[in-house]
Amino acid sequence: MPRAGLTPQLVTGHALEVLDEAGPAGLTLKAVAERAGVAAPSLYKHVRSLDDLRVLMAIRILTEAADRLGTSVMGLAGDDALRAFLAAFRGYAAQYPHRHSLLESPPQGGDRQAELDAAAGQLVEIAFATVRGYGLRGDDLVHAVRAIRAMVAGFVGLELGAGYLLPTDLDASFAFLTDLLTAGLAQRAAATP
Amino acid sequence: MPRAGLTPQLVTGHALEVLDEAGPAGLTLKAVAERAGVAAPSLYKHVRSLDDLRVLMAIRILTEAADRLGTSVMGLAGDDALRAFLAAFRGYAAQYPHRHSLLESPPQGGDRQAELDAAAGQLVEIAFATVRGYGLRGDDLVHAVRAIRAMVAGFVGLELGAGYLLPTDLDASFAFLTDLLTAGLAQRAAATP
DNA sequence: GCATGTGGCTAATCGCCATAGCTTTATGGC
DNA sequence: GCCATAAAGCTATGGCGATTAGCCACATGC
Repeated sequence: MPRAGLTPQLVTGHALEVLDEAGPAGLTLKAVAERAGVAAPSLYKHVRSLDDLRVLMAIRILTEAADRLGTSVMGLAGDDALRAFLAAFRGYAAQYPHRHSLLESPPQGGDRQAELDAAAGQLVEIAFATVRGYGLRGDDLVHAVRAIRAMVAGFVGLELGAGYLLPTDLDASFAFLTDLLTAGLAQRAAATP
Repeated sequence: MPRAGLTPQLVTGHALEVLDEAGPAGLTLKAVAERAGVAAPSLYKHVRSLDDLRVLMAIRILTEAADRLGTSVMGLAGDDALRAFLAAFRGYAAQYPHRHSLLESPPQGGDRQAELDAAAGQLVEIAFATVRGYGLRGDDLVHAVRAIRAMVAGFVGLELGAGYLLPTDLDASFAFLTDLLTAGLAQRAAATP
């Protein structure tokens, strides 16, 4: 019986594939083990529990999303950067719809809370960078980042969760939301002494 | 052995109490049955499955929230109405933090999809009513409602899910978001021919 | 008083997480 | 090359929760 040569990273990768294909409800240790070519209990040599695996997955997703958003806003400033940020976030969620569920209901990180927070922090840092150009100061900067995250996470959550039932075009609604945000931040910045 | 006299409505009520106290992970048929003073399998006489129960709960939550938001915006117009709507939504979520999880990940309604959509529709109708006063036309009205829902759902989701880690005051961020929304809609309406 | 339908119960199955303890592989020192 | 050891995998097992099957008692209409 040859060895499979698993590592926590590889297990996390297989788990992400299972999540992408079978959704949150289909994310089971048995399914992950099967994909890894191993019996279910063997996974415990690499991962502490199913919840722990979820944390590893969330860290990976956050890091991957941060990389992607980072490159997509790179070289842009002001409204262009913010638009790119929002579009890239929505694009990532559209490509991997099930991953969003893992970000919405954050598994308690336990031992890995610091790592999890750091990964989330990467993403938040990018949001800060895109907003910095507006000239907001102090707490307004934080408020703006929170507003951006709320809007985009909320829109994506409702879009993926079939919360938007009317036939009106979703892209147009997203554009409306984007305009609302860019215009609002610009105006707020203009009113800042 | 006397009868417990359960109905689907009563079971749903007990289930909501369990959810409020134990969270989504603690929502188990056994826990609901215990609270109802009955053995677990007896619940199947009133509810088709755990998922079905979740649908009933979601319908109840949506209806209850719609009632609450409806009365809180009643008699108000324009910015006042919108502010009241947003605050009431956040207030409901703060009072029953775990219920939000049921709205974020909508259980597929199955048989009761129509009922579920109708309950969601009540809430959306109230959002429409609060926005109508801004003088937006056609699709912009839908976009505005979607923007409102995205913002408030996103903010509440991040707030409850510990997505906002910085020490900056959350009430102030919510006020910032509210201002952004009211100002944005007013401006958009002013630009409408 | 009795027939009937319905609410509730116990027993049993199934799937999944998790633990225990054994076996085998790979690797490092000699 | 040979053995000791730690790590990786396996099978067996326990336990819990959802769900189904089949039985029995209560309550209502006659």
